[in-house]
Amino acid sequence: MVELLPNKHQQRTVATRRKLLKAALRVFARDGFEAARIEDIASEAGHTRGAFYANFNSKEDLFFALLEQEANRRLILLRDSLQSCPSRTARIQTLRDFYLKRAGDRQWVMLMLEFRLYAVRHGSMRAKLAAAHRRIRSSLNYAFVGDLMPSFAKYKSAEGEIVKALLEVALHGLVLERAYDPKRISESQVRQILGRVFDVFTQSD
Amino acid sequence: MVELLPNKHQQRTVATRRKLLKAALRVFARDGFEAARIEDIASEAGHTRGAFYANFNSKEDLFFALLEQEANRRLILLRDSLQSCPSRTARIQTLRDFYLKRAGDRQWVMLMLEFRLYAVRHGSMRAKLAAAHRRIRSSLNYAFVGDLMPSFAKYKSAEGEIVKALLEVALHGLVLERAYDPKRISESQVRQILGRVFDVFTQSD
Amino acid sequence: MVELLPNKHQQRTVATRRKLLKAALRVFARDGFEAARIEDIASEAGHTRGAFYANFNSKEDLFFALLEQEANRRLILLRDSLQSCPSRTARIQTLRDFYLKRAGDRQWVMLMLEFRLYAVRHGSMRAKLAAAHRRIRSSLNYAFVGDLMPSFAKYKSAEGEIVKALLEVALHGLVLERAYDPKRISESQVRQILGRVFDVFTQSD
Amino acid sequence: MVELLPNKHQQRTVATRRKLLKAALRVFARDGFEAARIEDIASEAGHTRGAFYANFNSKEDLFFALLEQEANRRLILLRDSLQSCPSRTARIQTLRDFYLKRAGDRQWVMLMLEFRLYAVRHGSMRAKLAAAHRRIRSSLNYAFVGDLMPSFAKYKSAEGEIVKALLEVALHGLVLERAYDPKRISESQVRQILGRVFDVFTQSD
DNA sequence: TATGAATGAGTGTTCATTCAT
DNA sequence: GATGAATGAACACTCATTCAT
Repeated sequence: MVELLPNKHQQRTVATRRKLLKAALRVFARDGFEAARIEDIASEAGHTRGAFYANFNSKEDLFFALLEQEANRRLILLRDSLQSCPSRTARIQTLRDFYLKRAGDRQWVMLMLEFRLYAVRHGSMRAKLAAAHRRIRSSLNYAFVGDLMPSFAKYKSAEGEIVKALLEVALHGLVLERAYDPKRISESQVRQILGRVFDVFTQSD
Repeated sequence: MVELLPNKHQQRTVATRRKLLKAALRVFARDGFEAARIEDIASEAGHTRGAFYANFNSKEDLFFALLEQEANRRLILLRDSLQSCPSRTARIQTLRDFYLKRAGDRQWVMLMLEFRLYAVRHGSMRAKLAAAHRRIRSSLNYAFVGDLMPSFAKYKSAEGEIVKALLEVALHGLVLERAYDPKRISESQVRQILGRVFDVFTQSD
Repeated sequence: MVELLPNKHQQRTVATRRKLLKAALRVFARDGFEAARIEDIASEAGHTRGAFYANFNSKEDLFFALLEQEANRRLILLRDSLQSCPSRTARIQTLRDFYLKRAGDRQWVMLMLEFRLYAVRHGSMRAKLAAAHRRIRSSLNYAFVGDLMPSFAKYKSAEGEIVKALLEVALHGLVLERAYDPKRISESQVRQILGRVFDVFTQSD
Repeated sequence: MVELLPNKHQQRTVATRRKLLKAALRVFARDGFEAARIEDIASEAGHTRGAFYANFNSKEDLFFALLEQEANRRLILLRDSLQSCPSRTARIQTLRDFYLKRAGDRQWVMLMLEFRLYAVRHGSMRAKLAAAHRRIRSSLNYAFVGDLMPSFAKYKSAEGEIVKALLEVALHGLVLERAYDPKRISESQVRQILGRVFDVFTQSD
């Protein structure tokens, strides 16, 4: 689907915004929210600080915009994959593949970690934060939602939550562990053990 | 083994150092390495910045000293527990209990996360970092070491590593998840699921 | 004398310029020269920054254009009033009324203060400033000029100057004082005391 | 009266603070609050920005501290002068002299103007501002207070206020006018006309 | 002429670190 | 050893101005 951007100004705006978001993903994942410098993000995007402030209100604003964009992007990919599945079994398989594939998505995983840390450290009070929370969280939940995947329903709701949390954090943690010491464990090992975790905690026994 | 501190000066020094380390644990866990301010640590310890610089060379120095101290403390606790175990079964049980108990140790978990993030972000190049790495890593490994726990030996060494990593990151991730949203999952749920993970991935089948 | 604006373009330009000047009066009076933002002026005029730069070269340029326009506007009003006066007494009365009426003209008073402060702080060196100085100053002097008001001539020229200055600054200062603390003195009190000052320092005794 | 400062640290602190306040008086009077740069103030005091922030919380904080210090200084001078006056006439004469002497105190007058402008532009809402207001205002009022100068009492309270305001603003305005154009009026002319204003508006006719 | 994205210099403020006491 | 004043580099953010459209 092609978006029609009537004039050059808007085209430029959208392009700049995209470049900034792309650069921000790299820089936030690499340096963390605190240590990330606006200047680095802007210059990695081929712009100056001013361009940044023409598109975002603050570092925090960019951070949340990035989180939402990336969460949505992944959500849409998953939804599309699930929608073309003919059977429940196929959907479970799709979900499993999607899950394991994320083990290679280091930047996104680091971003999710940063988001958690940021949220923990800045309280849940701020309205802005709260709103971003809800949107991102609901997207994330969606990715493992029981409505789509009835097989999850066998768990009591509370247990379903913790299984989703376990899958999530095992993924995040192992990706971080690999970033920390790539020689300790290989990516295929990570996928293998995550596959086992997935199977153990989602099968209908 | 009791160290003898011959004079008051040395005793005071040691006391100050302890207070600083204790305060640092709180502050680093609460704010993260980047955002933690020397001034906050010093004043939570009831001292001024000067006392800090009399005892440590830099923020990083304190960070590593803290990591080592806390890692050692936990290691010794575990070793002592294991040494009084009469049987292999008892040792496994002790290990399991020790593991689950850490789910309540939020400060230490946050510190471990900070350490990983710090290490990932500052490369493994610096000599200082490298040394600290090695010491802390070896302590941590020790905590689940196959020598002490022969049952782990059934896994090929590589598999043992990743199981240890999985247990570690599941613990860390779920503790972070609870910090992030305490209403989502309870501490007892965390212990329960970690127990299942422990059992599934350490049983001899 | 009506200016003929042959085409729509020019009419639009003039209208934009007027809107910008009107907005500038509000914003400069409210925020002061330093703190006034081009963006605020433009948007209060219903335009963007671009419209501003199509009509003025710089913030300073707008400031001086505004000063000249407003000074001229008031000067013309006074001249017209004076020209229809049948007698010297009537002219003095007209002058007095005009003077007192300015006590309600807070925006203009604030602008005059800003102008003085700007001039004091930016030296008299710049050519631009100097020219604006001269034009505005001569307009202002005109407002109390001895040529029109022979009764002022009784003062030696030097004394006339300082009486004019006193009247001016008493007006400005009291208007500022009311802006600063409206409850301290009422507008009618301001007019009353200014009337007394006017009478005391212009009567021919 | 010599203050005893027990240790060198405190002596240094006090000295630095004094130097900063002295420099701030120059810089704020010269450039105005908005345009005054912390760096300029610090370097005119022979220090760096850091020294500034060790002594004051913000530019605003320094501004108010300066205002209070200078207001107090002048108040004390006046009070001491008045206390040694044998008669009412002498007190009036002292007050008049004090008033006229301020015509030479350009820095203080510019500071008072800045304060008024600042207050007008930043509302009277902020607690900080409000507190400073009250303290400074009460000092200033004191300088012309009817209790000390019973001759003022003949005016109804409201009239007393406006007379005080007139005297104040005439002084401020003429000093600004001289700063604006020193050739227009001399300092002695300023004193002369202020003397006349004082006499006219305080005599018991 | 007017738009608005982008520039880039400028500035208040923070904070790890140093050093005289 | 401990204090705390001072340093100075770093950085987020602002805003007058430019320029392609």
